[in-house]
Amino acid sequence: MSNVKARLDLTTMQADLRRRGYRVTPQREAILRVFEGLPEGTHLSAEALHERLRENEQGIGLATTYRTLRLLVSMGFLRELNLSDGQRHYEMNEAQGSPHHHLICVACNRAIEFDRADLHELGRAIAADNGFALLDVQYKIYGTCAACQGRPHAQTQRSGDAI
Amino acid sequence: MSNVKARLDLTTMQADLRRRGYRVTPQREAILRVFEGLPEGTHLSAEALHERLRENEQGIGLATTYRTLRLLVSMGFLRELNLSDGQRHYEMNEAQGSPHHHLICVACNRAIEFDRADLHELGRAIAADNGFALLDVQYKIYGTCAACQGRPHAQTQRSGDAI
DNA sequence: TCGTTATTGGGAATGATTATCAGTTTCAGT
DNA sequence: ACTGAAACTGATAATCATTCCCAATAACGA
Repeated sequence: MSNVKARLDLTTMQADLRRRGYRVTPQREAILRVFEGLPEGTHLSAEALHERLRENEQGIGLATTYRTLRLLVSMGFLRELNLSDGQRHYEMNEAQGSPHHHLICVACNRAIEFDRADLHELGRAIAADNGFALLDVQYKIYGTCAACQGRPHAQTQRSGDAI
Repeated sequence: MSNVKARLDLTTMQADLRRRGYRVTPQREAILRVFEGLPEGTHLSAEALHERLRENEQGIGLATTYRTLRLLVSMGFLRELNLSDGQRHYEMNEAQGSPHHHLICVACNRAIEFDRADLHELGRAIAADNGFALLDVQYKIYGTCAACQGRPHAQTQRSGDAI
């Protein structure tokens, strides 16, 4: 079942790679496989992905990890998230379905996910109007969560000076 | 006219700073003044802001520039944008009005701005439902623009290896 | 005015990401 | 299957934005 989908996405990626003149390599396959096996809503940083690859599969160079992430994002297989912690995170791009969106607390950096199919529809329409080939739609709401509003002097917890 | 508004925002900031236990310093005032003087839709990186301050006003330390940007964002005076070029950009946060949103080409990094008041309303509602104090709402559509779709092997121009 | 405490600024340090480049692998054409 | 051209990988060095450190300075309540 979930095996079928995984198999399919891998096949799609291989075809897409070749169509664009890129090559199919075991590293690229391994990375896509890791993301396919991730529970819904889980996202990995490049560093975290590199860790997993070291454990579950034969290791892969860090440079290759970064390069492949960039490539898969540009091809629309992955989406890149900036959850305001100074690091890029990646997850499968359910471009066909309806990607989820985020409500982010800038004080504690916690992110709440939610679904809104209409937001994706709107993005598709606007992209089309402007002649863009759609890759991803992201809707983010930034604020301070209830817990953090209490604390006086609450500020971004990106570490930073204790202002 | 525009002077009145500027004057007002500065006053608001001063009051907000004091209310939260922060101090009003010439550096913080200078930085807010720069953003107030910016044409609609213009955004600055920390480095660019630092440059301007060196020209128009008495210089300000780079560390202070970064610290102040973070502070003003956490207070809701500025909004922080990640336009996928690996750098944070800042602009006035028209939280009261309706902030604009972005359609971004991941190949050439160009960003097209557009307004959608309803997106801001939605954000306000979702934030309220979750007990969040709203700071900003950002809606981003990622894709490849018409011009870049032509180029074969088009890829992110974040510089990066020429894949 | 004074003392407490936040803030500043310069430079070092950090951390994520990218460049370099020699060696390896893919794949189209044979 | 064999081969060569071109893409890819990986280890390491390099870069770049951003943050830390800390001594000197400035804000502001009493």
